[in-house]
Amino acid sequence: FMKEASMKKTSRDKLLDVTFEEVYRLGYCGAGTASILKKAGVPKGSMYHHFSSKKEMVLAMIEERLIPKVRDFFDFEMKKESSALDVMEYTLKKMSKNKMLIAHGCPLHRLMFEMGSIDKDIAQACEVEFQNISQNLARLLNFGMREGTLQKGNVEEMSGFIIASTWGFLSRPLGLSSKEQFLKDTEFLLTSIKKY
Amino acid sequence: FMKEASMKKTSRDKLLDVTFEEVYRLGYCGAGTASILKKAGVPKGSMYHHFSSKKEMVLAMIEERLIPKVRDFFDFEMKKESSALDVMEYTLKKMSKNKMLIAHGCPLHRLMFEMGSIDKDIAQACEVEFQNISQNLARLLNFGMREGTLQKGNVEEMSGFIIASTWGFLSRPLGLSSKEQFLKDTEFLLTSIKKY
DNA sequence: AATAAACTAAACCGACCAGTCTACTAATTA
DNA sequence: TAATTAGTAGACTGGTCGGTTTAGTTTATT
Repeated sequence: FMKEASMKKTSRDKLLDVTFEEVYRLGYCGAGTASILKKAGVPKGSMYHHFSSKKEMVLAMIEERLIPKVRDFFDFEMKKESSALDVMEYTLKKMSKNKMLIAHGCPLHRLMFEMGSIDKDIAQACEVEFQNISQNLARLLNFGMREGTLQKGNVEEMSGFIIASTWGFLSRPLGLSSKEQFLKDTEFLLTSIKKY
Repeated sequence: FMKEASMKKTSRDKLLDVTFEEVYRLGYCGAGTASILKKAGVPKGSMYHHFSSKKEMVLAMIEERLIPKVRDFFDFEMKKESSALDVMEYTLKKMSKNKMLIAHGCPLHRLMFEMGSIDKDIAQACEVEFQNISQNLARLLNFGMREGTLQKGNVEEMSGFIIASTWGFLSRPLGLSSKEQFLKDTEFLLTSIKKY
């Protein structure tokens, strides 16, 4: 095998990277294979060697690029010596520093929203990950309710509410969405779930 | 002129109706002129007689179909003898009865979200209407703050927060979004802006 | 009735779409 | 070294895209 540092990006890796960018920017229907191929500098034959169709390539992109990225910024894992509220505040603050996220919304949200009536398989793949994030957050909320920093309530409903709101904040008009706006929105959100 | 009742739908009207449906369902990129024409039962020549391009037809659809519909369910006009909170509750309840809205999200939100990186003119038309709705809500919030039923705060920020959250609730995964879920989400939202 | 304007109708266009094909080269294994 | 597999390369296909063109049919005006 090779050392990681000296490993050249394979055609497959290049394709997945560019597919993520193009689908994030233009949506599934808007992203054409021709421009993906050109941007990646990979010929068509290579693409159809690695993937059987555009759809399969996008499904692979979801698993290997989109989901890892989204898990990275929707990371609600408990840290030692922190309250559940601290973790949420930290997570939202970290999200606010991601310029792409603030400017163009959550890539998972975008794709899921677009694909609902277009391709059930792709929509399904996105929805499964929504459930996943939602469950992670539910665990954190549960902890916060036990420690007494959060209002009691149905954790599943509450985690869905929080993620949906957050996605909403991130999908404001481009001319308006900004780090400051997002932070104000999330401040409202956090005070509404705090124990009063 | 003709009586309204006996007026047949013109080709232009049919086109705008079907364009709304197709763009709502499939997005701007996903909606093709061919299928719009077929569904409307109108030949291509007629379309390009009335509109100079697909883009212009969609812009007309936004003004004459999408915006009126969205204004209808985001109607925050004050009614006599009601508190601002009552009006918001009533509006959200009315929205929850709209099956398409619950199942597929707000058509304005969908289109605006898609077009951000694709066509500035269409995105702009959507953003202007967001501002409009936001200002209507801001007026209501102002009233609510004066009468003392709502927390004091920056009304512009708060109205943006409320619309963004609501759009977020409406863009949950198809398998999960339901009237009940939406009502629970909005209940959270309303309690968070109520004067405590 | 004559004329003009509004509108319909569909054949047609080049560009682009996802996807196929065959030929070739690089890496792996026997 | 010979054979096999993995991956590259790009010309090519059929179908669809948005858009144009030309001819014909209504409707309104005079």
